Amino acid sequence: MTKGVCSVMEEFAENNALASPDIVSRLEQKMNRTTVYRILDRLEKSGMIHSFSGKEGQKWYAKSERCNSDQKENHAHFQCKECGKTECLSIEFTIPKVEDRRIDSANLLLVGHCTDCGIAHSK
Amino acid sequence: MTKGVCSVMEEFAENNALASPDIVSRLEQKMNRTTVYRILDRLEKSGMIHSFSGKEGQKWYAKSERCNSDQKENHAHFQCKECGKTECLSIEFTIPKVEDRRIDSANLLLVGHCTDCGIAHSK
DNA sequence: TTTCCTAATGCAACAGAGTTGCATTAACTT
DNA sequence: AAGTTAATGCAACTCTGTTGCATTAGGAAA
Repeated sequence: MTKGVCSVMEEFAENNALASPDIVSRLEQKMNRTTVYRILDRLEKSGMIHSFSGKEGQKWYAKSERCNSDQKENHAHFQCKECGKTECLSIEFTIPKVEDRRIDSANLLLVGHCTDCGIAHSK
Repeated sequence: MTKGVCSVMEEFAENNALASPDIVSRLEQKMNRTTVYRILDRLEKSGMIHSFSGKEGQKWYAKSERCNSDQKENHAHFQCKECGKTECLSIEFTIPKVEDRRIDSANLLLVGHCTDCGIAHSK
């Protein structure tokens, strides 16, 4: 593991997911934007982290529990409308069968309010 | 309905979803990029169309079946890996309950191969 | 019809996210 | 130490979308 890779992985210490621009800005004192993107690509290919789309289409990354990339897309992700906190959920779901199409993977994003932002605030 | 709105709606004649840049480029002879984006916003707010994120996080739009916006987020979307064809599926799913969080909406994107691109091609 | 007001459009400039090409540096092999 | 490959930095660029401001088009009211 190179120094760069370690720096990036450290950012994933807490179990929240991180949006690419976040990671870039957290590390910008330490390393170049381009490098961060390249390391994220490599980490994703190797299965250390996985990515998914947030509610505005931004790319989010989270640490993979298992290095096995088979299951990486079968858990849901959650994003809080208020604070933006985004995380992997432990709920796994079955990829539905669809007539006339072969489904290879599925992304499920749940959007709502986290505990901190309060259930009552929801509209 | 203004002329602009009509032009945009015509693009949705076939039932496929369309990515914003697609719509922009299809209409660029006729109207300005900014205008297209603004019309898409208005149409979405009014419930004529709805949007969702594609597999690369791009914003896709599709005509709403019903003008009722309540149900708009409860059907799944499909995107073909090969040809990029993207569409609304008729399968509706139940938004899962998650402990400690209030879920307001859910996006489910299924990624795979459509009939034209062949089930056999999948890896 | 003419006047007035608001909504819609066009245009240019900007912003954010990510990519590419190329030069430089670091790390690893032999 | 020399050579090779991988990793990094930097600048420029692309793509997607937004903002501010000026202009135009469409109604409503007189």
